[in-house]
Amino acid sequence: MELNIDSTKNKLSTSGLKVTPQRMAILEAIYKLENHPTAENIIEYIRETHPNIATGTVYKVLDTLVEKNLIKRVKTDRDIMRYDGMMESHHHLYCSECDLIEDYVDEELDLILKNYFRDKKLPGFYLEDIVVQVRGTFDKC
Amino acid sequence: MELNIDSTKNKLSTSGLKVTPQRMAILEAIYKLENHPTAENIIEYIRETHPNIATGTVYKVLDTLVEKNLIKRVKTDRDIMRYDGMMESHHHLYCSECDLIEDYVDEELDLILKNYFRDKKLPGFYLEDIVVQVRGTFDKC
DNA sequence: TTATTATATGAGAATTATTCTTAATTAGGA
DNA sequence: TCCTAATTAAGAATAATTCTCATATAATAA
Repeated sequence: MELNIDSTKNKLSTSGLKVTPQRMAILEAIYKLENHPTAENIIEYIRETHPNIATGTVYKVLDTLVEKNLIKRVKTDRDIMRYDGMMESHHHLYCSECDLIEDYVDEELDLILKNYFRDKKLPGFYLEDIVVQVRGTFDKC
Repeated sequence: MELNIDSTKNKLSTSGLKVTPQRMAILEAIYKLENHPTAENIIEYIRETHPNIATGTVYKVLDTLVEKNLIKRVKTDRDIMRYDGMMESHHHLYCSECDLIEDYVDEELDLILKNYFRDKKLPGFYLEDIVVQVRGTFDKC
């Protein structure tokens, strides 16, 4: 996770976005908050330092960041929307017991899937990305 | 997809659920409506034959059916909850262009994943199920 | 540095999806 | 058929998200 302020600024301006305190705060909140925060989590966290930020602003900024590929959306079967600051290709471990979603990076798996779908053509479908949802339970839960 | 009325009845009573017209209608709507209908889709469809069904009833019945493993929930990145009447293990093709979600059955892929995760232990995690989300665009879109 | 302008934000109302509450109804067993 | 627990209708309530628009601000050029 990227925690450097200048680099956060850079990400915004490189994406053609104006650098505003709200956007900085929201982006950094996503990097800091573990486990794929909800909009609500983000709002709560940010209000500590930016008490006046409007919820509408947070939702709008989140949309903008997703649009510019600075963050990703994650959704569970049951849950509300959550956000993920890791942009490298990765998968997720979902806990059936609690609401934990853990990032799961596995290059070997990526390679296997890539090879499999390179050979196996899906007729009428242009493949862009593959995300694996691994469901189960963490021992700690 | 199962379209037989007696078998629908059977599914309900086998799951220990009382057979009511509302449950029959909702379950059959899910079988009939292609492409993973939303609660709204289902309500709209059912109102043609059951004009008085309450939205709350539909949501409650859907929850009950999911709980009894008669249907599944499907999520998208952006979308509201959708429902899937296919209970066999399967994956999904998500279209980036439109809101299409297609079922994707691939036993070869299942086998590859099963073998991979049998050998590759995820420490501290008891694996239950693997679902692959394939994102891309359909030619027709 | 300042002025300009397109862009972003705050405030809160509005909307949408879903859940809850309660009284009335009904399915299925006795 | 009768009884009882389960189910439903109706609509109010809630929660998450979006919208509106007047105001404020960041980036750009002078």
